[in-house]
Amino acid sequence: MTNKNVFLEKLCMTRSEENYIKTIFHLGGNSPTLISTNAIAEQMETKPSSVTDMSKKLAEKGLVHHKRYQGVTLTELGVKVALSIIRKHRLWEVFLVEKLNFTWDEVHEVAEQLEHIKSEKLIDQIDALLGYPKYDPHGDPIPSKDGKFMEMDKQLLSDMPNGGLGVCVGVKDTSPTFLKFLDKNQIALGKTIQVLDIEEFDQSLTILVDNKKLNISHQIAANLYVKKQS
Amino acid sequence: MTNKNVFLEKLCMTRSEENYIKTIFHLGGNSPTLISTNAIAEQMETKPSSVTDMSKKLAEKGLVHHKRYQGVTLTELGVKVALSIIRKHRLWEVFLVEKLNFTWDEVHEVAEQLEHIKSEKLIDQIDALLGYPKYDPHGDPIPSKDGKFMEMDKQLLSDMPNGGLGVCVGVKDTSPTFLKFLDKNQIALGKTIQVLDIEEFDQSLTILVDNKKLNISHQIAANLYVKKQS
DNA sequence: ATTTATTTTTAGACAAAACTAAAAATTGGT
DNA sequence: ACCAATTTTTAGTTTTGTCTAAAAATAAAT
Repeated sequence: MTNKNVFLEKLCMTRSEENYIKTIFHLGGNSPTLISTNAIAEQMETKPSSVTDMSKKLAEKGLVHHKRYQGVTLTELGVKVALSIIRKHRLWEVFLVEKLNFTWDEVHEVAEQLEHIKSEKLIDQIDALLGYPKYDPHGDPIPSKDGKFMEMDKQLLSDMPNGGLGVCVGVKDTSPTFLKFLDKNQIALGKTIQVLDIEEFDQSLTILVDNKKLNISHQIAANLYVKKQS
Repeated sequence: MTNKNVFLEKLCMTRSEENYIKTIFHLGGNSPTLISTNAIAEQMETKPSSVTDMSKKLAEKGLVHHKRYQGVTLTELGVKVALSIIRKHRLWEVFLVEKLNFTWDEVHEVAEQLEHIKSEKLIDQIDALLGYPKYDPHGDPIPSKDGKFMEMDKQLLSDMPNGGLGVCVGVKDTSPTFLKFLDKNQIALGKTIQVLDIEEFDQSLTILVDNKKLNISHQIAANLYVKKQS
């Protein structure tokens, strides 16, 4: 029950190391498929040579498997580290939205900083304060302390049938421009959305939110996740 | 009313620079008296040569006045920066105690990390969530956004007269050993303390806390701040 | 006032994390 | 199987923040 995760503290990860691990995970480093040096460099907006340097360092620490000229995958330990960072990131995002009135588009930048704070008690207490949430404001699952998490049974609004009813649970695109558009149109987490009409010509939708009719393009609908209600 | 403090973001302070500024402030760098290189080095557990290097860097940034072979004082800008860091540190301490069940001796280490998070909205919202507190859990005043703060009208328990009644508002010594002693004896912020007896021989005190009698040494009493009630 | 002790600064080196430019390995096309 | 294009790595620099050891300035003491 104590679940101390002492190993994480002993690792003494630097901020930079943590960011690499996180990026590798997001690029699919969990599976046995090797992640290319170039892909990591592009994602992190850095140079491939820097990635090689860091890959060696992380391999020495036992966080990644590194095959020269091939790429990297995360070790079991690397996955644990990645999940613990993602857990922190997503819990902080919930905290910012639920307790501090942050909007969708404001949370990411601050959570990127907060995810590196080293205190097990801190994040556990934040978890408790929030009532042990399972999903973050973008609908992504929050890993538990022992690294388990469940994908939500969600679907894209663009995949809903005409007349379908759903609750907004997240977004696919997390860019500020998209998130600001949603805020401006009163589309937020937990809002009920009904599809009133689907235009045959361009797949644009007429939806009902807060008892107001709204027209949105297919591109918008293809980036909004809903949980089917009916 | 907006009070943007844009200058703080433009400064692009590193963690290390912020820690130097904070230390200089705590050593009295606010007043015109020069703070010696050695004093800063000792406080930060680093070498004097490192302090010299950083002093030059901070002087170039306009944060300190640096007189060779004499020491440093903070500029007006340096004081502003120091107060903004201290404001963040103390607000986070209140947050940890009030909202996350941290004890006195646990808050410092985590607040040392959180004070470096860069987001004006974050700290302003934390401030609001806490109801704009004026003092931190150690009884130290929290600077307002524009850098003003008020010392509390507090006194050491050892300076109270026999029979005096006070409310615990802070501590002088903030070492974990002392703070753990207080926790163990149910002495906490907001507790009412009455002096029942002062031993002439060694100035040890008999006090009343939670309707329980307790004997404490003069050294303990000389590190506990109370606000006089009667 | 001159020597001694202390404090502070310089100079040179190192580690982390990044970069550039050149070399090496891999991949793909024919 | 070979050549060209791409990807990855190596080698050598840079910046930030630190260190050690030596030199310079200040302070103290007789």
